[in-house]
Amino acid sequence: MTHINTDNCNKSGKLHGEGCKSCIKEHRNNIFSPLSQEEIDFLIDKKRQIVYNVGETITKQNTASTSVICINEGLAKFYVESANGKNVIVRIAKAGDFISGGGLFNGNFQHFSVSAITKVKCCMIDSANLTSIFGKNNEFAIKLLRNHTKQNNFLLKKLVDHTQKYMPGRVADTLLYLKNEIFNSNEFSVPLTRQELAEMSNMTKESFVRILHQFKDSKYINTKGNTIGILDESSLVSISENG
Amino acid sequence: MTHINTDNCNKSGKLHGEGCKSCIKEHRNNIFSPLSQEEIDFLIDKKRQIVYNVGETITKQNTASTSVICINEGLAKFYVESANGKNVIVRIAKAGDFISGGGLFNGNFQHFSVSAITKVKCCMIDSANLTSIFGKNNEFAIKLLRNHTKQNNFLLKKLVDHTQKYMPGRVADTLLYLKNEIFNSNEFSVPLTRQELAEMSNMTKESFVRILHQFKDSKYINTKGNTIGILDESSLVSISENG
DNA sequence: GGATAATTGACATATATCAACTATTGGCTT
DNA sequence: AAGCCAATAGTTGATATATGTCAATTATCC
Repeated sequence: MTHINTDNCNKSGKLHGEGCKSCIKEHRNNIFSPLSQEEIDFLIDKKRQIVYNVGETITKQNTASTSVICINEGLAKFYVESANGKNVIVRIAKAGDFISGGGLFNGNFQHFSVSAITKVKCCMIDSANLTSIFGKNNEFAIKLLRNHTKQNNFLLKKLVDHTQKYMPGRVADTLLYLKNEIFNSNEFSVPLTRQELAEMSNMTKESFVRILHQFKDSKYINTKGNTIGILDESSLVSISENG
Repeated sequence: MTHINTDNCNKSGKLHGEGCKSCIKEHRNNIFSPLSQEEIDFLIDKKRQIVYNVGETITKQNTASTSVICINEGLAKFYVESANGKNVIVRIAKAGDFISGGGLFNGNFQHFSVSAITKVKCCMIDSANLTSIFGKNNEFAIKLLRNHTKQNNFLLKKLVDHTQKYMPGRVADTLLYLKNEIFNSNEFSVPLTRQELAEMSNMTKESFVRILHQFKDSKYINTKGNTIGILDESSLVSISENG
């Protein structure tokens, strides 16, 4: 069940465990790095920390939102629900990630959904409070714009990859993404079903399983249940680039 | 040949024809609307107005850029060049459009190319000048962020459309896009080859031609060379939505 | 009038669909 | 805590189909 700290987070970060402490720590290295201590305190005063369990929806496509999400802990899938019922998983959000879609501007709808694939601790920050800082802090607006530009470039690349590459190239992309962007390890246990991995790779689960099997036969990877080990990254990179 | 107003534009907008006058007029309704006259003058002083002829490259993928582009007149294709040599045309840029990729931040590379499909007049604005306004003008930063969010949502939708829809749905999308977003008319002459229309629709030119022919047989559209007339928009909308 | 673009047809293939089967998981009972 | 059952997830094979490729022909444009 969803747990909300109704009395919000405390600046000292002591009242509610590590939630806010880690939140501030995150600020140092990510989108919030340009903020002064005073500005951080202002945002913390207003934000809500929420805990989601596996499977719970954090943001639902086509609903209005007035806040942005900052993930403190755990993994979430960022996906689009298409008209034919098939989902497209665009990326996996992890600690430190900042998710702002329509939520940054009042009255806008979300064009995507986000749901927890592990237990997720995240902060919901009211967008009006966020944008009110822009005027005082030039660097913060630039940092946010930079973040949006990065997302834009990511989506451009994904658009090309998903429309121009054959299936093996897309599976290789997904595996390399999980290794390099999410788990930072050659072996990792993925909290995603084969169906979801297929939705990340723009194919059916059957096709994904088949290609995973081929990669295993070729000794590029090792699989045991949800654990995947990358054995030959350079071959995967080559497959990613050439197909 | 590319024509550069080396002495830049004049605030009065009189020295170089309608270029800058229309530029300022555009400011009123788009991304620059929050700017004061003083801020507009500041940007105009620093910008360069350039004219491109059909086929010329305005921005080239993988090159560094330190300026953003504002289209004053004409149409340009915004596309990504993929590794296998096939292009993906993401959108058509028209008067009033603001194009900022890596160019907004120093040292970043463009992840796309832009080239003129008609004669294009555009302004190149140095990104450092643009970002220097953020601190003074809160609304401007928000407007820019809003623009980026819009682009993001556009790309999310395109990603789903191109990966989930069958070819007829994608051709319908392209035709409706041209009608509603670019030409605002039921009949229009497209300055794009069939190859390029196919690159907008994520398919080969042969497939595009075949489906265009089917639509013509079904009396949904009329075609004569590069002129396309939309006869039955509701049928196209239905095809776009259902496949 | 030659080069380029558009069209049409025959064929090849990447990928989805359908169906059957096996493995795994979570909850309930004892 | 052990074990069993039902539901869900994973796997594999056979087949269907959407779409690309190749080739030939016709139209269009500078």
